[in-house]
Amino acid sequence: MARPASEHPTDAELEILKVLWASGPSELGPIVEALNRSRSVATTTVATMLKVMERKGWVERADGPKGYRWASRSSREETTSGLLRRLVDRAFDGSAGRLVARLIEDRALSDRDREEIRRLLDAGDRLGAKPKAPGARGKRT
Amino acid sequence: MARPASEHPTDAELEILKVLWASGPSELGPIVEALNRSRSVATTTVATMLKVMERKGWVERADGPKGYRWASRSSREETTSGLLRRLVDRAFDGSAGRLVARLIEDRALSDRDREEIRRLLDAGDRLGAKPKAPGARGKRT
DNA sequence: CCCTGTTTTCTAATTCTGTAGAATCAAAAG
DNA sequence: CTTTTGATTCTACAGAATTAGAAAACAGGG
Repeated sequence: MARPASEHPTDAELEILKVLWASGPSELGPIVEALNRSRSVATTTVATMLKVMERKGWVERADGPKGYRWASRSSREETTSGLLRRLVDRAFDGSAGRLVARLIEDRALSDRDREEIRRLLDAGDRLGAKPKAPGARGKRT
Repeated sequence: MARPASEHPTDAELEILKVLWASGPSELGPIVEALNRSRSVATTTVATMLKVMERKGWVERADGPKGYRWASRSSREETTSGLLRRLVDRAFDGSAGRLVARLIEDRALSDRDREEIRRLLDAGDRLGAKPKAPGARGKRT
């Protein structure tokens, strides 16, 4: 009758992961310090969150000089891909193309972004395609 | 000391909004029926959620033949744009370009998607530029 | 060894989310 | 008018998310 824990990091968790991605495995102090550069949060709060995140499997800990040395268990790329896939499924009927179309229509992309995207698309073409979304009919070879 | 209500619809709320976008203003029965095509949910649950969503401003109600006629207060486009913008800020440092790069690298785009994106980019080019990263909040055409 | 500062663990308060039963209300059907 | 049927309101609750104080644990410096 209640919501099962999400498969994806929450906002506060993501903030911590970002610190770990940027700084690599770190101890509590530096993590708190980094977080406090953008907002104010108590040390115990961060410690509690790290424990929760450990239970969920987002981070792992190893013995460090003082206490533990905390590290993210997945890369920024893996994590953001997961968040992205989730949004595609939740809000764009599983179609990443629709998502990009929305970004374009929203004028969310800079000139440089657009150039870069064309370049990446061209590079990708040379690698052979990817599968279709739902309802894909034919993939004639 | 606790999580402040999000500015964006939650998963369950989004499911309801999707029904409203697909069917237009509807009464409780049809909404529940549509939802039950994918999962099982009690009528009272949906009614409660609609009330919560009304409080949050996602939906509005007008008198209908039986009870109320519920309607989304924002379009699918507005809502998904908001969710997208949020993800860009949270996970991609505000760079939509980075987000698209991730999709491409993940091979999340089909051939048709890629074609369409090129077309949209070209069409956009003909319309003059786009704003830069964070800060300018456009008010779409 | 004892003090000091950091880290970890324990406990707890709060709010939100998702779910639904019970009771009530209103309209339609008899 | 009475019964039936669906909608709405009220109430409740368990678990997630966010925050942090208190206290225990411990490493280092005298």
